Amino acid sequence: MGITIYDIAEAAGVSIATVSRVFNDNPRVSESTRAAVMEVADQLGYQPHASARSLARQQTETISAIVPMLSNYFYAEVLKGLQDRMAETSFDLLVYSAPTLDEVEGQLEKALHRGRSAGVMLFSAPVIDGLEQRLQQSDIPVVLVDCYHPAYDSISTDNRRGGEVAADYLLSTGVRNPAVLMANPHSVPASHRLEGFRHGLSRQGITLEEDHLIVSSMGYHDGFNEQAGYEGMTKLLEAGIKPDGLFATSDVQAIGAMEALRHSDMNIPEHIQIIGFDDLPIARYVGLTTLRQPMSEMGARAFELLMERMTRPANTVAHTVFAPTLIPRTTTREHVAV
Amino acid sequence: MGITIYDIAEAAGVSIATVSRVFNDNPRVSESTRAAVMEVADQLGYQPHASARSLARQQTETISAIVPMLSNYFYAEVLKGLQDRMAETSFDLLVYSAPTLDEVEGQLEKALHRGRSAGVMLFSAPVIDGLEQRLQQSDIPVVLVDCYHPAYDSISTDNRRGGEVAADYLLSTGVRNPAVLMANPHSVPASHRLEGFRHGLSRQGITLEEDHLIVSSMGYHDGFNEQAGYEGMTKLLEAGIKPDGLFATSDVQAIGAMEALRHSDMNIPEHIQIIGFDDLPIARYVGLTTLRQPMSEMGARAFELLMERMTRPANTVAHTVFAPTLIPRTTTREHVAV
DNA sequence: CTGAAAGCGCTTACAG
DNA sequence: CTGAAAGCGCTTACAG
Repeated sequence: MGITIYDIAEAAGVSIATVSRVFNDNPRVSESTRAAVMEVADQLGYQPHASARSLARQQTETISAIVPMLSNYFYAEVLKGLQDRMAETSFDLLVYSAPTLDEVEGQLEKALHRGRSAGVMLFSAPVIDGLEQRLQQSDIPVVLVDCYHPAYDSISTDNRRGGEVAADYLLSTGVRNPAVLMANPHSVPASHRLEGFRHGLSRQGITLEEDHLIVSSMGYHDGFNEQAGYEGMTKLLEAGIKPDGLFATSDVQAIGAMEALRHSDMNIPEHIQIIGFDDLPIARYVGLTTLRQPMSEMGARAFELLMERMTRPANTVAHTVFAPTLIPRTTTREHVAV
Repeated sequence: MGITIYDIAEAAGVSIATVSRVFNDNPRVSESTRAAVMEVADQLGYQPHASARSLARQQTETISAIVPMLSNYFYAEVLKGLQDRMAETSFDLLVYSAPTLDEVEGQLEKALHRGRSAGVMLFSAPVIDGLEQRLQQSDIPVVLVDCYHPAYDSISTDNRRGGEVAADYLLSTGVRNPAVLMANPHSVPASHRLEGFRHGLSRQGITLEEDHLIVSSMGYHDGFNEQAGYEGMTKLLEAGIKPDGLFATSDVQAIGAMEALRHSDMNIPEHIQIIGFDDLPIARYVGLTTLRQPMSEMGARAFELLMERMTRPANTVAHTVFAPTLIPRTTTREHVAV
């Protein structure tokens, strides 16, 4: 079926070694034979067989990304940055998704499968013992995105800091009785955001009331969606709770909450001010104040880290942490001078 | 480094052929030797080498998807459906992105690379001559998603029909002077939506004014974003044009337009009614009336079509067309009884 | 049920 | 600069 190196060799009157050299840009080939080989190859439409090549070379040119789910726009944005950066290389991207924590191990297993990928990017997954062991025994390079473990390169946003900034900002615009919509209890980023928020509050002597915290108690990556935000806000409203500020652990949750508020007698930002997290493109168009994560930049950097690790496995482990930046828009009021 | 079939064979005291048979669920292996082999394999943590296996078998278990860009949420949703369906199989997904038409050929080339994928899904790309030839000469199965060509299986939404329904609905709610925000002139789906809309209008004796059509004249898949919608609507407003209805060729464009209107003296839906296309999850939370495409279902079906084509290459080419369904929300008024 | 051997399509020392 | 040959790690007729 496919035409092979043997066909080219025969047609060009050289050995297969020479054909191989031509296709590997080996300098030890004369210009004339190189040209001859290329001519024949072009004519016959030859392409080296991907598997044969990686088998012989003992290495692949594909990397794997394991994300909770593609339909979460945060990942879509990060992957976009990753792909843009990858497009300049000859690497291919395998994408696995693991919507629940239980599935992470299985997907990781696929990605780590011997001979499958040259490197793996694991997104937003707490590196628990089982995973850690698995990663350790396969010695393929790994970079963690949106999560952290001391033993692996990682790239993330300073979620605690983001929470603090959210608290500081809300407080500065007059909020005194805030509520929080937290994605889900198993999400490390969400937990850190909450933690930072609480800390920011406490520094100014404010505490988050017990019943003002709504946690979407779903799987490991659920809760990061509009519906969770909508339901969370509705729950608050139905309990007769009327906070004057709201911190949502993601933009989509904030947007869901905004819709719930539309059906209430509370106006944004007069009665309640809202701040999200991520700064998805959509945030700008709904006027949502938020903490920006440099999503596509994170994807691009993740790829670079992985490449670096692939070429220099002995490098010291490095953790890249981006500072989230506050993007004030119309769901919060103007900063109130003290 | 990696442990191979030879190691297992030796440790289990059998030949490599037997080990291979065990891992391929070949029934011609006695239960006892199967157990013995598995025991050793588990102990040593053996995994068949991916490339070696596909080379020997002359087939891969990976499929490729070529999408314009991951950060377009329509694709994120379709890919989610695809992945969910794929998760039940042993196939892996390679994702390529081609933001401009020029890049499609290159990415297709990668996906079609000999030995790389068992099947390819091409998204939203007009299958022009160059592509068609390329597809033809590689005989790997292809399914087209969100686009059409008589020679290949395809799955899409009836975009013309969607445009018609949009027109009918807007007209029925009282619109008489509509405008359209079209993504970009090279997009086949966008063109069809516009065409259908015009047709729907004309059936009731209404025509789309020349200057009421704003086309985002960017690359092949630009224009499907909030910014284009925002700019388009702004352009309309600045030209002093005040339509009483707006059809945007995607939800995100509609959302951008809504933001532009917020800065104007026109209210939604009192002064201007809006209808989008796609029904992204977010649409519900901004109250956007839209035409729903069954996105994840499209992804799932695309995978099934591809599998079918892979197993029965001689099957007749089939085109699956979903009917878009109208989802009325608050950016349009109640249907006016005739 | 099991093994020896050829083959999948490359790459890469080793000679020359 | 070029070729013969071994090797990458499997699968799969072919014998037995």
